[in-house]
Amino acid sequence: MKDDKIQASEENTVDNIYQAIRNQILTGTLEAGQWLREVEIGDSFGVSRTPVREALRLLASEGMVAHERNRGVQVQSWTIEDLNEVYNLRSLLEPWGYKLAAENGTADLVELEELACAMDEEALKTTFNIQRITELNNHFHSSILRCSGNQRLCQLVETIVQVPFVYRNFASFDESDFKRSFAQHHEIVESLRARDGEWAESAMRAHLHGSWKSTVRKQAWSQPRSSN
Amino acid sequence: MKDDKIQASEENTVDNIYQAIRNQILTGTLEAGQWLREVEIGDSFGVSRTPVREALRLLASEGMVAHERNRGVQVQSWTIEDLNEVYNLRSLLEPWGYKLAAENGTADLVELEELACAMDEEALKTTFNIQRITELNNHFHSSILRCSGNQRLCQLVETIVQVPFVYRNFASFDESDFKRSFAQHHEIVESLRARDGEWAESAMRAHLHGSWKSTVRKQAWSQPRSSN
DNA sequence: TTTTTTAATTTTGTATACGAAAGAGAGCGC
DNA sequence: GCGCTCTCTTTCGTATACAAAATTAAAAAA
Repeated sequence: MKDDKIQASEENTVDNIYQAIRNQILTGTLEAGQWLREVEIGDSFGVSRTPVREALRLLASEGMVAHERNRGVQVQSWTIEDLNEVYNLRSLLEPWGYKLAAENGTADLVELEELACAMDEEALKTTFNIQRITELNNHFHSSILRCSGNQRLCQLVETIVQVPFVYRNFASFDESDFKRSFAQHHEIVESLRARDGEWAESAMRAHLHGSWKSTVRKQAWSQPRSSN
Repeated sequence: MKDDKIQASEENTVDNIYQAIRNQILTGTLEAGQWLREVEIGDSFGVSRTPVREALRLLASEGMVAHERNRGVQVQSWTIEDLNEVYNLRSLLEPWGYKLAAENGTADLVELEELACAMDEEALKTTFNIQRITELNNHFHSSILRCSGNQRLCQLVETIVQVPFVYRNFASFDESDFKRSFAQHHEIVESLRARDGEWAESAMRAHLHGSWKSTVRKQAWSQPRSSN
């Protein structure tokens, strides 16, 4: 109903810092275990420690960074157990949301089809832009989830669940993974068009499952990431 | 595994303020729409605005208060749609957690049985202590959820989902609601003892459903709570 | 009286200041 | 050489200071 988008970039220092650090963590610019110094970050944004502290506290509250009193915050490192927890939550929440979205029938099927096709095309290019694919993919999935009508579900998936995925996820994809993944997008659109909740739910669950399998298979989650 | 409880009261000003305000909102001491002034809160805790601001930002991030730039924060008001969203999420997440807990079989059945019986006894007293019942109930349910083995699930339910329930919930209960609710506790313990995931899941879903029904039936959610 | 403009007050947003805790390293004793 | 203590440095936690935005109240104009 409300199209107040993300209330971002509206001259809000804390949110800007929060988003910037969050993206840096998600894209891997900031590595797990790395200490985040308040003055250092403040200098890099041209601000004092005050707004930086508030941004860091937000990141700590959603588990992106770990906070130790009088010692500071460091980028959270994720064990395979952490990722498994998130995957399990995700495969509970998102398919359910897709089921609701299908039953509501409020999805913009034209837009979704376009996004799915855009990803197909992007994958055909010789040097495909993983950044762009990620954006298209995020847009595709968040669009559908919004149609569930449950705003809290959307926020939940955004903050807690989306965290360690998506960005790094595609890194572990090979060509067949992309093919399967993008084909599933079309199947999801079909299920939404048919307003078939069960279908949408299971299609999304399969989609997540495939992504998860290729992640655990390909990525080396053996290193314990000591960081002191 | 870790018994680091809640890391609370360990000389942490921000967390103390955060918890205090949160409880005041949940118990109704702070009413929806009420403005929370930084200096005022700071004075009441004997601290400056700095830690108060950080606590308020945390509350804003989990939706307990609404933050408007240069205007301050006010206690979030909940519409019936909000509560419905939360109920739907809750009846997805918690029963699933109970299913996992049952399958894991790690629950402390003696403790849970004691808690369930303590609630029975409390209900028999002439002047029964709703505060104590709430505590017992919270303890009962969070104990089980911890046995799901998914820490993120626990945190999620604590912050997002538990919010508008529990405290005010019992206010809408009549004697038959309490009877049914407390009987269901025993059924849940039985399902855990049997390590029957399906049973635990459906028992919990029924438990939530009953609680939700009595809430929407008894409570007057008609007033729009204008607050400007 | 009603509306508009303007000044005063309140409250936030951010910067700076200062004390306290934690960590690093030198110096000392064993 | 090894371990201990003490000091120095770094970094955080909180208080205070000041500027900007928003609200309120009052005064002036219609």
